[in-house]
Amino acid sequence: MTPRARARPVARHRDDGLAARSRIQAVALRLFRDKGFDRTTMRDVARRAKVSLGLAYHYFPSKEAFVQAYYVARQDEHAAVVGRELPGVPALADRIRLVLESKQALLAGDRDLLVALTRVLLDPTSPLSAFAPETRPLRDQAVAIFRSALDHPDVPESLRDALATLLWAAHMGVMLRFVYDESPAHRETGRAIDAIVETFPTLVALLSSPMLQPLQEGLVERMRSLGLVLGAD
Amino acid sequence: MTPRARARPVARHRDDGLAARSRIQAVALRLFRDKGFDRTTMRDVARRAKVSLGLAYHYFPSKEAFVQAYYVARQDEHAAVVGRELPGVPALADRIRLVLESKQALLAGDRDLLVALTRVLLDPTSPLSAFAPETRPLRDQAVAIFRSALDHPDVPESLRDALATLLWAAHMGVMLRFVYDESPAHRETGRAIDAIVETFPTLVALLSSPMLQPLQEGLVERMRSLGLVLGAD
DNA sequence: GTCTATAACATGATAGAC
DNA sequence: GTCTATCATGTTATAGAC
Repeated sequence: MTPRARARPVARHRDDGLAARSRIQAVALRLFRDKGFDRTTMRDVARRAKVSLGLAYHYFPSKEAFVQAYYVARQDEHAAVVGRELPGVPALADRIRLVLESKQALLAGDRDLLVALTRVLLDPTSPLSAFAPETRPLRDQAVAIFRSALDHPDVPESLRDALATLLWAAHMGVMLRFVYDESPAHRETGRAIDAIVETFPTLVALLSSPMLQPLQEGLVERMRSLGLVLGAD
Repeated sequence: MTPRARARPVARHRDDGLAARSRIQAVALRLFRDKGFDRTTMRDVARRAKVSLGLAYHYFPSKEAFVQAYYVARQDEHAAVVGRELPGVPALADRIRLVLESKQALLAGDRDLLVALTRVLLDPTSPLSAFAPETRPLRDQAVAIFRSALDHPDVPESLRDALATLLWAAHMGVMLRFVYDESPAHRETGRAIDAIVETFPTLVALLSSPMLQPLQEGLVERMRSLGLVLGAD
């Protein structure tokens, strides 16, 4: 009997919903990092977050939902960083480097998690796949981030969309390389970024040169089909 | 519990090992085609092949092992077809088309299976991944097949290795496109092949042109890194 | 709407007997 | 080589407390 009349509904659950939800998420991410995605069970997560298995599933309807949440958060961070730092960078190559390296920096600490992410992103049967119609908005946001690096006088406007898609595709290649990169300090991934940073301005110059004008249309068209291929629309 | 289980003396071996093994494999492939990879369970396979679950696992230690077996068989077929037909094709573009389209023709009937294959091929944690050290011989064989299409006077010998790797990478892109291709008669996949067939000779011409000689070394170097990226060695 | 507790299910995978 | 348990885990379901 509560002596105080009508005291609030007592005993209450340990936390309100948001706290539980974010605790579950934090525990999951930590366990994925510590033990790897596969070796972490939903039962582990629930136990360590001190919630029931049912509640964990209530907030994250599948193990992959954790990965998806992580992915979205990182891309938002990437957009913020790029939006903040890009205006201070004049040279095209540096802009491309910034956009690639900042993304890499955001992910570098979570390689194990990225492995799980890759699996989801490349699974054609998953609605969370990088090429699935359901993830189109995310893909568009990503391409827009890369396009902002190409907002530069050296890049003809007519080429920007096509090149942005190409740059996004190159960045997917970097992520793939990273996932396999066993070299110290991710040296090989850094090399892949270097290669892109060096190649892109050359490509832009080639495409802009009057000498190659006859080829330009064809190449742009081919990059457009690359966009269609990867955009899977 | 099956009532006749205790009936004793081990029912003798119904067949010799090979017959059971190939029966299991055949049943698995048929079920994958009929119901899709995910909806086919090992228990289905075992039941339809009239063997125990344990025996199915004895021969195919995981579901993915079926996919691996399929992949190896198809690549051998591809090597055979290309080896047989390529000598009669003089034009470079036609050679490239042959090698791409023959591969596609081999896979076209098994798109559902290819989806499962893609998942294995792109899973960084799988030793069966397309980029894993364990599958290096397979990858080398694949690159060699594509290299044979580039055995042609138009292609400078110094470029052939790099371009073979690039062509192989492009072919991986075609497979990825195919997996997502919902268009009638796989039209979009055909277009991707067309784009590659048109682009490659142009690229070769560009790389060979004396005007671009200063760029050539850099581009070859970048293609080499692409090879390293994808070869993951 | 937040949370617990517990059971149950389907299925991929393994162990060990014969 | 072959089988019969048995396990581990993702996932669903139920019944209820506050």
